[in-house]
Amino acid sequence: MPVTLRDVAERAGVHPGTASRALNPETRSLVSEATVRRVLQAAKALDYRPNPMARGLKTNRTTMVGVLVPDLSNPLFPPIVRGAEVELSRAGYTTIIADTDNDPEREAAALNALRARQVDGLLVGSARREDEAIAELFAQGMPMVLINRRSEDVPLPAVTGDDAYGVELAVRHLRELGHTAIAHVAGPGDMSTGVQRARSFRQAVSELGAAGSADLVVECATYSIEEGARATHELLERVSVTAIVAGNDQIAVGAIEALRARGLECPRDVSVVGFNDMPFVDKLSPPLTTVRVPHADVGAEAARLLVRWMAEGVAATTTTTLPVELVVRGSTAPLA
Amino acid sequence: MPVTLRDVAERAGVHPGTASRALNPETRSLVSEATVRRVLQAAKALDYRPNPMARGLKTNRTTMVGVLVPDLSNPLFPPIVRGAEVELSRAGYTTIIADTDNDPEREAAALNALRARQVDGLLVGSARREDEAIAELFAQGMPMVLINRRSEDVPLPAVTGDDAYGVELAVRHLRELGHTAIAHVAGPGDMSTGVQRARSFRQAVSELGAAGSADLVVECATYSIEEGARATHELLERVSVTAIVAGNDQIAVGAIEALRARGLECPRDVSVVGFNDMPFVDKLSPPLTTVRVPHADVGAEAARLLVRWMAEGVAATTTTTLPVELVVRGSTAPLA
DNA sequence: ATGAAAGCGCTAACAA
DNA sequence: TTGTTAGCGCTTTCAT
Repeated sequence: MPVTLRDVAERAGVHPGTASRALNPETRSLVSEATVRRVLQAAKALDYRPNPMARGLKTNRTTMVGVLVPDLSNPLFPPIVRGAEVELSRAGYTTIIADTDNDPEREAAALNALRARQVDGLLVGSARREDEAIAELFAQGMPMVLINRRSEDVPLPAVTGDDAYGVELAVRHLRELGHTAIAHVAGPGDMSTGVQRARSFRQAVSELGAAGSADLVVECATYSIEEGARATHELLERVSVTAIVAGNDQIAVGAIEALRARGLECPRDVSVVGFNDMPFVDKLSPPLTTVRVPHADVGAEAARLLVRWMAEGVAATTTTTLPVELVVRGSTAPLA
Repeated sequence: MPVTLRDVAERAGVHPGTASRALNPETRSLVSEATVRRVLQAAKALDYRPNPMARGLKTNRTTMVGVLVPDLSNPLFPPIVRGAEVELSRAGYTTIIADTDNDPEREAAALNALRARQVDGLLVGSARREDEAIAELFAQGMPMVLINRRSEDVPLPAVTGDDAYGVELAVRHLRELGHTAIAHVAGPGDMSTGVQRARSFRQAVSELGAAGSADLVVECATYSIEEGARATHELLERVSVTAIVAGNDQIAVGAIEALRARGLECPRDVSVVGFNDMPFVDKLSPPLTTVRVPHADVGAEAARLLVRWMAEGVAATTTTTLPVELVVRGSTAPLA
């Protein structure tokens, strides 16, 4: 039998209502100091743990938040989740992670499950660019923050790395190495990061004076090694380049494989820059030059915004962008 | 205002109690077919979602299970978690993941949080070999299954890959390549996998007729690249070998780095076998020969055992071992 | 400053 | 087969 509030109250010689007030920091001031002490002591003596379900039933809050990720196995997400979780648990929230497997149906199911669980808020890393289900929940007033994604039309608050600046860093780096024929093997067009980075690429390339024709951008259907390789082959059928900015690290790895398959070597013949700085990309050969995104910070910041919203009713509205940096390794070299 | 059972009952023209019985598959047989239909229809029309807290408060069950992992960023765990989650959600349970960060204190905190949340069961991937907190919860009757770990003294049910057979496969493979001077850079002695694999290594080596002196085993303090490198250096100060069986893939990567730092090349001078077949180890140079563990299956099987325990009261007792296979890649070669 | 009492939404014994 | 009732553990008005 677990210890209930009644037990604590009894031991402290007070009414359960009083014990409740004494235990809750918010209402503690309503109780005399001496009583608070007695109640707290009784609670500790009995190792009392409030029953969150009973509390939730009464207050209509669960202190649980759902975190939607498209694929936990993508090394991108564990740090984000971790960063968020630390911040959330600090604020007294429990994190429920749902892996949507990049599948809209599974996402819908997960969303339903979280809704049924009455989560107080949502951290969403799985949203495609247009996501009805998410938009609807948002419209219904569910506190939520997008992570590593942004929304186009709906004004969903979001926290992401600075994609535009990251791409600019990459292009600038390649320009400084003497490259002018720079291509972009872009991420999927239905994800905000894919679109954003492609857009930034075009802009950077035109500003920095490299050849930036439309021919030099190919799009991957997914963020995967296979798609990176396929798209790179497609690119190289058409044009020849000396440098590639990849939509992310997986695509970069695929690009390097495709190059190799065509008898080209990285970085001797073609330089490649990735995005994200995933674990292990420094162990590849060549070690990958890439843009490092502070993923844990992204998760943490998103969590903070969400907590502010849930606890203080301050709805986040803007997109927060965190600084990124270029990590130069072995996959980029001066133009021969 | 959310739709409650009362609303459904009202619309169906029945008493809430009846509606409850009609909605619950377990008790549905107590209700006339016509009534069931009406209630179900009303529920659908109103988009009724039962309030899990109210239900839980009554039934003392939450249909939530906690999953303790030592480090979500370790690519080992996402597949396990995923496999478990699929199986758990199929059985109607919600998964709460807690990352303990390899820190006993954090583990204790996480365990407390999960206990406070009244989870119905626990999947534990974080247990060190001796874990008081876990053992105590187990003794109190909390349904739990260890994943990827086993317990020594306490008879905790566990699901793991077949470490012994995996190590044997590795050693056999190296023997067939002609190696006799085979070392083991072992995982930590306070983790069951570290101990188990080391034990199996000694046995395999003696059975298969390789030089298996105690000198040929070094231990890492953690499963990390750095420790793998450090321990390998320590090993090579003492002896020279032509093959290394690593405690896991990270250690293998560290070993290869250490070899390189000493002017030795893998696999030309020393062959290296990893363990786990983490993502990306096939992209390293050389691509890593390693033992593939069916992580998703480990998670799924553990979840099934746990569900049986929670739902049917059938406590799992034994350790379940899942088959592993050797994946031969480029880091092993015939003895020159 | 504390006690009394009601009720959050649901289930389960009991009655009919 | 269905309705009635009580109550899970907690918070929160309303009294006192």
